Formats: sequence, structure tokens, C-alpha cells
Amino acid sequence: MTVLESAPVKVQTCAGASTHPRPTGQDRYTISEVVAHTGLSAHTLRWYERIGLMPHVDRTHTGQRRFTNKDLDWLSLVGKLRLTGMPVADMVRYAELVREGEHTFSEREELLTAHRESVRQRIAELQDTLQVLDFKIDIYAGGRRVTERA
Amino acid sequence: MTVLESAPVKVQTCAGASTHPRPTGQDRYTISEVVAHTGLSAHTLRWYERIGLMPHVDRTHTGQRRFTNKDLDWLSLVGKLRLTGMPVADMVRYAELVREGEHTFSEREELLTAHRESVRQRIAELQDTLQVLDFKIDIYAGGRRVTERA
DNA sequence: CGCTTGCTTGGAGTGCACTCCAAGTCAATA
DNA sequence: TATTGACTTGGAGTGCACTCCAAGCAAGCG
Repeated sequence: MTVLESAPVKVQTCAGASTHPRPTGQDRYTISEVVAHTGLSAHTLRWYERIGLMPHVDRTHTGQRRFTNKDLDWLSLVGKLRLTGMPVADMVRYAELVREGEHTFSEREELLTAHRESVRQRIAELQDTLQVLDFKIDIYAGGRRVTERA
Repeated sequence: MTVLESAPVKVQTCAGASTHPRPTGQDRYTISEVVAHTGLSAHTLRWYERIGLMPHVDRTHTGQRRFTNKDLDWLSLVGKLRLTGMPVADMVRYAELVREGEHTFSEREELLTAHRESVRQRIAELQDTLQVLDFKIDIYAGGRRVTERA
């Protein structure tokens, strides 16, 4: 069984086929569960909250955090953006826009579109370098007789 | 007159079609010329030298640096590696191997091959995220009627 | 009750890759 | 000769993204 089967309404909240450890309704994860699921450290999760990179996280009556599936989705997006080199400050800006509501849709779109462009450029850059690496590796692999240079 | 016109032998030293500001023989660049050519700062060039990321750079009798075309080629490679996220420590290691001579060919090849693999993975990762971005941008662009979520 | 485990906090510390500073030397021009 | 400007050095400072610390609270177990 995939996690999708018993989901009642299962709104596709965010990106692609994100699967949650527990169905909506039972989704109150401790920080260590989120650590296990996301690979982020507890420190980082708390830090993300402090700097405004998380929507307000639920608390128990004793003040412990309880994360929801929605939080997991958000963290998954944040993870993608971070992986693609978006500065934390920009992600915080994006989070602010989300908090401000629907009237920021176009600004959010701009932000994401700009970032997509930068990711595309980065890919191109990397592919460019790949050729240089291929070239140099060829030299090392093929010609051990080449004279010493770099 | 462009700087290239009188180029005598023009040995293709390193990667691809690298063009040098001046032909071999007249290649004694000041640090500011190298700054202009590479886009690196003078600070960074000196720092690279301090940490062992440069082969020994020539000096004038008064101690000023004079870079050669070979240095430019090396910096171009370093720039590529850095752009692709190789840690400075690894680049220093590579520089050491180069200094040690031909018997380190295979270790250099390994290092470069490993890095190539990491670059490939990085590209795949980025392309993955690109899809997420496309998906979200579509939502913002297409459906302004979608309910508020991330 | 005491102990352990897991969480809480503000603030300080870390590692990387620069980046800058102060003080000095040297060569060329006014 | 005086000044300007490009260069030199060791060491300190910066910005980012964490990462850790000390001290404390709450729940569960023997």
C-alpha cells in the first residue's frame, strides 16, 4: 500500500508525489520525527522557525512543537529551493509573501520565475564544466605520455 | 591593435579554446591584469597562493608578482572547479598532486572523475527541482483561483 | 523520589571562502 | 624632491548557514 490509499480528501498540496508518514488527522510530528523525515537537524528546524522561514508551528500545552503534513510539504519545498542555492534571505521573503495572503501571488511567481532562470543558468554552467572535466580526464586516461602540465 | 595579433607559437596548453591576452614570451601579467582577466579579486589571488592553490608565481626583483599564461590556464581550471562546487581543500589537494609530478596521474584522474560524478548528480538534482518550480509557477500563473497554500 | 529522555530557550561558536586593513615598499611622474 | 598609485605583507574581519552549548522543564519508568 502506498500512503495515498486511505487519504480522505488528499489535496495535492504542493509539489509532485509527496508522501506523508501519517495521514491528515494523525499528523502531529515531534521535532525528532521531522528530523528523521527531512534529514534536517533539530537545530536547523528551530532556526528556520526563528528566522521566519516556517509558518507558525503548532505547540503542545507544554510548549513542544508539533509539525503537520503541511509543514512537511513546506519543508520539502524549502529543501528544494535550498538545494538549488536560493539564499535563505530569499526563502524568508517568499515565506513572508505566503503569510501575507493571496494578493502576493504575482510577486511570488516573479520570485520563483527568477529563481528558475538562475537554476537554468547554473545547469548550463555545470554542463559547460563537465566538458572541461571530460577533456582533462581523457588526457589522464588516454595519454600517460603527455608532458606535465596542470 | 588587439593583443592577439602577433602570437607566434600559441601552444594549446590546457582546456578548450582558452585565449591569452598576450602570446607566450610576453606573458608577464601584473596582479591587476590578472584581476581584469579572471574576475577574481587581488585578495583572492594572493590568498590562493598562500594556501597552496597556485604553482609558485614568478616575482620581479622587487617582489611583485608576474603571472604567466600557464598561471592563467591554471586559474581558468580552478575557476571551473570552484564554479562546480569543489571545496577549496580538494583543489589544493589537486594542486599538490600536480606539483608532485607525473606519478600522481592516476590519483588526479580519480579526483577529477569523482568530481565529475558529483557534478552530474548536481545537474540531475537541479533538473529535478526545475520540475517542482515549473509546477508551482504554473499554479501561480494559471490558477489565481486556487486556494491559498504555500 | 530520582533518573533518563526529549524537548525548550537565547546566545555563542564554527567552517568556509573570501575580504579588508594598516603599514610599508617601489617606480614613475609633476 | 614630493606625491601618486600599484604593489607587498600578516593578520583581523565578514557573511552565510548552520551548529552547538548550558540551563531548564515535563513526562515516563523503577
